[in-house]
Amino acid sequence: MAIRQRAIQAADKQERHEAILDAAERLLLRSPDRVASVSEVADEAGLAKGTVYLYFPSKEELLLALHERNVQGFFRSLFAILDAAAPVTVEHVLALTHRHMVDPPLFLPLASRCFGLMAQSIPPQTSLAFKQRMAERLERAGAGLERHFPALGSGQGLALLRHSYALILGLWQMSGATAVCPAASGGDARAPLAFSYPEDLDLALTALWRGVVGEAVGGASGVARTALPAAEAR
Amino acid sequence: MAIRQRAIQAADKQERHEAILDAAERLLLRSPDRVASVSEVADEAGLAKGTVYLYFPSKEELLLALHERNVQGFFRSLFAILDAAAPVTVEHVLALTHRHMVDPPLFLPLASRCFGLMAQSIPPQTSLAFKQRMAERLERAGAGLERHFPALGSGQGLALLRHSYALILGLWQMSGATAVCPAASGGDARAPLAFSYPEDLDLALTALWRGVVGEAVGGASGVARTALPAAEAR
Amino acid sequence: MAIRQRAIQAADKQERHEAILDAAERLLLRSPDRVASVSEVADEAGLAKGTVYLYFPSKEELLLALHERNVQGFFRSLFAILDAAAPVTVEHVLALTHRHMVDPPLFLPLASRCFGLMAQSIPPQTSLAFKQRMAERLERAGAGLERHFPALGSGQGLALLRHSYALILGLWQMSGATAVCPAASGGDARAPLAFSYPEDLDLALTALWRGVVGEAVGGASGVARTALPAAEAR
Amino acid sequence: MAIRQRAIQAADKQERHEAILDAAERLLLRSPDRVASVSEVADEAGLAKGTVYLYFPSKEELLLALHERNVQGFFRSLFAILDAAAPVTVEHVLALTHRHMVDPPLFLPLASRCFGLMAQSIPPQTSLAFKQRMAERLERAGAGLERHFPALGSGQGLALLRHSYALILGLWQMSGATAVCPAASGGDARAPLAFSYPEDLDLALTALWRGVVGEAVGGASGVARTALPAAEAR
DNA sequence: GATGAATGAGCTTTCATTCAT
DNA sequence: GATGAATGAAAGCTCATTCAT
Repeated sequence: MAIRQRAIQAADKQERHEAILDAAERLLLRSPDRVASVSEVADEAGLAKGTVYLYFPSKEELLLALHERNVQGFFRSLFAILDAAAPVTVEHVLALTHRHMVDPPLFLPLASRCFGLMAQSIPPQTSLAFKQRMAERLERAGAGLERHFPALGSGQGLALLRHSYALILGLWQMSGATAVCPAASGGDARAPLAFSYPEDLDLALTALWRGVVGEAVGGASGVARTALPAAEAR
Repeated sequence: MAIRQRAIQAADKQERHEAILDAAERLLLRSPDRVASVSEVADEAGLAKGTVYLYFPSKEELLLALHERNVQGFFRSLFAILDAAAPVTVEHVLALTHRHMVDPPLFLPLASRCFGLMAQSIPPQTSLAFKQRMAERLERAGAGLERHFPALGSGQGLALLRHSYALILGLWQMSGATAVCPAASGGDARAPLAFSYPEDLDLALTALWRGVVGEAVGGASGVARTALPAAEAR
Repeated sequence: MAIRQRAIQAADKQERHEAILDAAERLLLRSPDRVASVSEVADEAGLAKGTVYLYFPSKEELLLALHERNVQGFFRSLFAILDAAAPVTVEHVLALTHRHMVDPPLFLPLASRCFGLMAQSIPPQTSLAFKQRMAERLERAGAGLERHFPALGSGQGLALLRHSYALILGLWQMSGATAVCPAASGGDARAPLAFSYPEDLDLALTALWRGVVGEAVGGASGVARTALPAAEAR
Repeated sequence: MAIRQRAIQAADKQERHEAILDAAERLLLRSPDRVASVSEVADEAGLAKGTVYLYFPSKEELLLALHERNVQGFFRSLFAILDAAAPVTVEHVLALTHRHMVDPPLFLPLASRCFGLMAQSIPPQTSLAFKQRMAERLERAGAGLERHFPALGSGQGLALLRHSYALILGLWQMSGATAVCPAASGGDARAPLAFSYPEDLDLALTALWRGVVGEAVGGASGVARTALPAAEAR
């Protein structure tokens, strides 16, 4: 279709790789509750179906790659502030969380799906490699956290990150599952269980961190709005 | 095929309803990562495919019903101790959590799938009804919690339950996603990120509750082993 | 459900027979383009599904019986005027055609379906019997026609009826197939081929009869509105 | 399965399109009273099921396409004689009718089914397009008829075609419905109402045309055997 | 490298009919 | 006679993936 140049240079390949991820991302954004078919992704990228398979071994791994790109964005920002000299507060971390995970409409649905994928369609080889890269990031971040929060004992930084992420993910799923059904007609269709995900998440994370880090953790309201230290220029 | 009696009385019908859920449960237990087809469920229950559709409008709703049965089991136990006079401790709640959610191999995978279902295949009508029943249970349990833990303000019991469940669910997904790949050959296939879900969950929940309820919450280790009050005879 | 009395007397049975046909007719009228399921017919008749099968050996034969009831209505009227002394004109016959076949919304769709049925789902035994009854009616009517229209030679009355019916049926199918698609949006959705079935049918029948009976046949317009002879009081 | 060449050129695609229609035709011919499943059609064409769906959006539209191919064959021949200079007689038209519609065993059953399809399973879009193509053919043929038969007024050519087709179709259905049941055992299974479709059709069409075109129309017997003008070489 | 034609496994749901009660 | 619970055959369509060109 689009007779782009062949990607011969490694840089060109990388570019096409990204272009496919971009296309998938656009599609996912456009209709969040269905997974686009490979055909659609190819079309959206202006490529043929077969070409997508030159860059990704399977549809699932494409999704996983997209997710990892999102994750990487978060960690890049996190490392930026953790590696800098300026002190890091809980508020800073929460702000990053919101910016990279909560606010973008794609991160959490995709993360959610990927956890399902791992157990099913991803070959163990690939799965393991992905996990190892995640492990490295988490350990590095956990260590950074422990540097900035002396209250954290060895290994507690990692655990705190893990628990925080679990909360972010689990609460998002519950919020999705308990959100108002738009189609539900009738007058009393007041959503049962309705709660606002972003606000409630702050409450939960704050409680969790307070339990671990101690009283230093501030009140929930406005947490996400805290300005970040200069290091996190992005 | 199976020439069982016809279920004519309402009680018989209820029984058959349960039998189908039992069959689905057995199948799910047997191969946790695939969803059995309706055909298989029917076979397993000794019924014809069409008969299953006499009792459940769709495969998805069968799954949801199975999940709700599990949930109900948990709440029944929870209400038993909350409604009794004896004081309830965090340990009691954690013990229930383990008994109903963590230890049975079906609860969490099914819960996870059901959150996905809600957004997709379940008709809004049904979805809403399910959520309403859940909301009632949660509110009742939240109120009970507030009675037993005076530190909890109004509405905090509900929020604590919500956050706990998010943690249970989210952490389970991460653990699943990070579990050792059994098929991964090679000697050093030591799982990266490996952590033991049940123990880590206790750590996380304890931290969360400590942050909300206060210091009363005990140390993590051994939490799940605490004996329950007599009310929870079951 | 409706615990009507058991139908023990033959008259009761006949009545229930009719009641089922009535129910089917109502359903067909209500949604002309789908065939109601046996279950629906039973419900509509206030009976259980199994009961319908006490009165009709199969769904198809139920449909056929309904059709035959319609046909019988037409022939009863036709015989009434043919057997009477008063002279019969083409207009009279056309008027009957409209009253019994064209105007009632059920006759033609049902007839159409029944012709399909005969070749498929109706046991030959039944099919033959139905055809024999039809043959008798047609022969009797054909003979009557020949009495009233001396221009018709022996056997031509029967043929004329046959051809007329073919025209009625075939033209109706074409009209259905060429009717305006209501859902077709856009401005120029002017139906291609559109023609008004009742008017066009009159034109066609008139041409046919003129070809056989001779010039006596009048103009098409207003044909169907001709008053009938007294014999057809009904 | 069948490792035929891939159809890359448009011409190859067209050919494969035809091949699928051929397969469907063969199947229909082989067992006239059932509709072959898509699976069977694919097998018969030496293709995979999915491949059929590459060429036809649905089973119903495949059937419709097959019908239209038949129809086109008839009109091609009709146009050939109408557009030629040589005078056209009714006999010529009847001969074409027999050759394309009556004699081939597929045309009429398929036509019959397609009229049913239009109202049901074909999307309005497609349905409308089909009707428009039919309308164009009919109008062109009607105009041609009026050129050759001066007795026909404006629009009467079209109407005559319509009525003729209705007769062809309707009479065929009746004949099918009244044909001898081969399976009907017993000695006196002489079909009631039996009449020979081809002969009776000629009678009917002749009568109809005589009614419209006038006395020029010849006797029925032997009509179909008339030699065609040279233009209709085909 | 790129294309897109071909593959074919996979699964839900409906509903006419039967027959135990 | 009446009921309605149980049966099970039947088939359409999608879409991830492959591979000939």
